[in-house]
Amino acid sequence: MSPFTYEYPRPALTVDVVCFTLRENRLNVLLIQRAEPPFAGMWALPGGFVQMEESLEQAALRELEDETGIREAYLEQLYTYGETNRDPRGRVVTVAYFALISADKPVRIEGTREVTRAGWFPVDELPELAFDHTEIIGYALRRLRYKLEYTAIGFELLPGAFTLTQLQYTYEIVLNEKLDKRNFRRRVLQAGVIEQTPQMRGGEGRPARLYRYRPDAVAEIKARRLFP
Amino acid sequence: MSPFTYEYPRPALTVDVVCFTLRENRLNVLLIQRAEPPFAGMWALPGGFVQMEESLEQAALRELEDETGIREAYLEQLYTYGETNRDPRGRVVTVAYFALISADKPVRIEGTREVTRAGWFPVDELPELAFDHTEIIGYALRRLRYKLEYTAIGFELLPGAFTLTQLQYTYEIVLNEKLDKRNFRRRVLQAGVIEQTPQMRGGEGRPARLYRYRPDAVAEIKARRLFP
DNA sequence: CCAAAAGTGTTTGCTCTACACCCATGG
DNA sequence: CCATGGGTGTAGAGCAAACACTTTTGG
Repeated sequence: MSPFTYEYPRPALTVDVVCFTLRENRLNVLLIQRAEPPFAGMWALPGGFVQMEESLEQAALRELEDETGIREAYLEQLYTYGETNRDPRGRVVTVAYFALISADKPVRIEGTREVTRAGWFPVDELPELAFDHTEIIGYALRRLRYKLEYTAIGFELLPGAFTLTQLQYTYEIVLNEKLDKRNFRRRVLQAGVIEQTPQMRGGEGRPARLYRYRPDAVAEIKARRLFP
Repeated sequence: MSPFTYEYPRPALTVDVVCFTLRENRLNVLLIQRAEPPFAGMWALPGGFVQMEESLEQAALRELEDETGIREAYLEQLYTYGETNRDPRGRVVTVAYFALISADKPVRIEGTREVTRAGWFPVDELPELAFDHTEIIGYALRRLRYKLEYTAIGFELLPGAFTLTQLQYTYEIVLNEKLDKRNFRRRVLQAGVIEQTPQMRGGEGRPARLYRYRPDAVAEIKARRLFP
């Protein structure tokens, strides 16, 4: 008999989104405060149940939009958490995504029916979180740092046009490490993932050239091989 | 109201396992032939529904054991496929795993109630597959090759003790590329992921030193960074 | 003219790669 | 003693890392 007649119980399926952005020179994660049990009043990742007519990615984008109003974001599947005891209500499997949103996009943060409020938290000052969400964020952060080192993903945290100094700051903030200015510039330009725009950005000091990400660029750097 | 009262329909949840091994100097994938619709008679990845009382990894191991009798395998979560139309029966989300089993483990391959028969297929001679399983295998293969280049995962395809030449062959088969003997040996020994055993392996020609994987070894090689 | 940030090359050391011959055993 | 596979080192090229001063603008 087919298992599609609902004769067997199924795990519930949710998506959770680890949404990173830069705020005030720090890497931040979006959290919501739960209005209902379990863990009512605690902070948690935005997320919710996957509907029957939407793909996992659509579900993640929907949840993200519900919380922030943002429709455009870099989104990548992270990992699927399926321990049997991770939700006190019963068996819930969650597909975790991580999202990067650029610093210039205005983010609407407001409470909804199920959510008391939402807010940004620096990744090194997280509150206690519901479920296994601390673990999920930890993994998302490792993955972000790792990817940043060998792909061009860092641009996703910046506005469409940015200076090389801004870009370098972004890398320094996320990697939590100082980088050499000349080497950084040489490398990022040689990699061919960004291109000049005609604009310059004024302000104090000498005006800076604005660059943008080349959507056609190959984003991946070949890893150093263990074996020749 | 809680979604745990079955008032909302849920996607079904399955696991599928892409199981690699070496056979006759080729990289092979384990496939089963489906006995029941949909896709009756077609080849597919071993897999099945996640039970309520088992984790995802336990489900993958159970499916693998059902098909091969093997209980010990390197197992890693690959990706979760959740397009709404990927299964003609309805909404089925599958968590794909990839597994590596060592060449010396005897594998029992036999039909069961739901499976006409099972068999190994070289990765470059796959039959037409059910569902989106061709895509899943393609992704698993890319991931395997990629990981092989910067981690020590290749040992999982070999017996517990192996010669350096065997190890090099493994890499050459999976990567589909010839490697330099001296460089290979120097690198793999410098990496510190394997250690000598006291044993030698006889046969034709000069006896070869047997090595084993060091379980405490750090398996990952730092990727070449895009930015300094 | 001063402050502030942008922009620019070279040298040194290390790592990767290419490459060919001798060794130990079994038959 | 011969066939078979095991084992070893070095030289050259390319890449990565460290490092300090000049330029342009606004006030």
